Amino acid sequence: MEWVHQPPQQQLQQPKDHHNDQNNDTGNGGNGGGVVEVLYGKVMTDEQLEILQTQISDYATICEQLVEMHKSITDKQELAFSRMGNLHCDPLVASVGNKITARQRWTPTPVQLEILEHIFYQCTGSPSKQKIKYIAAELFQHGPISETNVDHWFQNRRARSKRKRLNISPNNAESKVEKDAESPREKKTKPRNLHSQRDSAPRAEDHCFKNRKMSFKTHFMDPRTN
Amino acid sequence: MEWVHQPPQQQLQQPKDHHNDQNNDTGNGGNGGGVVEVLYGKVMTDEQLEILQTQISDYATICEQLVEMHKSITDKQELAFSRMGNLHCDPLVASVGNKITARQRWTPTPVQLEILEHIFYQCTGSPSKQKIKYIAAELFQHGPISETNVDHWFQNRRARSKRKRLNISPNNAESKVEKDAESPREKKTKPRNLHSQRDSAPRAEDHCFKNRKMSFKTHFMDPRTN
DNA sequence: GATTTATGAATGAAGG
DNA sequence: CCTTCATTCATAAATC
Repeated sequence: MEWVHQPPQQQLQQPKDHHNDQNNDTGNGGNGGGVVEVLYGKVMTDEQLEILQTQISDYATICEQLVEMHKSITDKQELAFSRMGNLHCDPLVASVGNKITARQRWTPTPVQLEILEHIFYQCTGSPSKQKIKYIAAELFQHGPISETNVDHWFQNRRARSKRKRLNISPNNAESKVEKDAESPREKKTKPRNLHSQRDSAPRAEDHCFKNRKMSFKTHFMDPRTN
Repeated sequence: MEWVHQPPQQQLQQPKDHHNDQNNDTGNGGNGGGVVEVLYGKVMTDEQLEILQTQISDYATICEQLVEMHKSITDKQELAFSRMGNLHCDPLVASVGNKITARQRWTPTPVQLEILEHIFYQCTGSPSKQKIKYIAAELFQHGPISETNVDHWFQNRRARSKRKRLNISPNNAESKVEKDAESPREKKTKPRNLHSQRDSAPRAEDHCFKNRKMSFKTHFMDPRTN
């Protein structure tokens, strides 16, 4: 398989993952190894196959989007993204380099956030797909964003707003009104909360299941596992 | 594999150097000021665009080859997914002492997941009730699980896999055109196991793509560009 | 620059 | 199936 060396993209290394399908081999290259697994006779596992497939699809999509973006931008050169600090993220282009490190999470620009919040107040229900599409298109003028991002945003916003209502203010009816979105970037401070919902009580059995990262050396022998 | 867009002629030639930063968005200004001037102009040069396309084609070719290779090899040997060993974590007996903080959500163990994925790839349709029962029984050897879990898992897996695939095709012109008539729920999420990250090239507008982590966790293709 | 917090995204579970 | 919700995971941003 010499072609292995020729493909366009350079390797992307990523430290952590969700479901890593581990090849059946636990022994070989943990996180770093980029080894073609011919070891077992299989060129790649089914999972890998799907991943590859997904990646190609993604590539196609990205390409489309880039072209779109490129087109629209060149047409009217006024689309400036306000936020360019240290964010990097360039999928393909970046990956072409030799070293990759990237960001993976979308972060709304102040303007986008403001708009989103505004919409949120007005419409309590969840925006329809169509609406999401529209919103995304609107927001795209203020920075990179996808429909998925919008969808997730509303989902999270709704969920968290609700939870806050229920947990933090059991006595009060609720006030959906919350802090207005101002410039988050400049100075966004948050009043310290008493509790973090994130600290999970150490439950022994969780360890076993919790870890989705199926890194090769999974915690098969996690001592905690009572 | 329909996702392969077109059989590229060029045999895996690799484009070199997409560091488009050079004249385009050059080094992103660190954190302070975005010195990215190119952003205002073009997202990428025509040359870069072409390179990108070439890469996609290359990917498609590689994929085809891999699939072929994989197919021929696997036909010969069927490997039963049996490789797990010790791994255990006790079932969800969360009740330790008096306070019961039972876990509410089942989380597949790495082994279970692996098996499920295997089955998923082999049988495209939904497993029958009977089959689910059998699968659950099998998986139970590797950790707590119920038929419901299995059922849900397949349902979610199928749905998400499908959705992902569907989103890829629709041509999107989200720039300013908001004339979408129909709203196919668009949601491109989760390439299942990667949380990759990429960066390096400082581009501000890529957030939108962040979820298309195209890195292949196993760099079995390790394509390096230059 | 190590820790903590806020929040985008992934995913098990339900409802229809 | 499809959509939505609830919970959890992972990480950018904020703090210390």
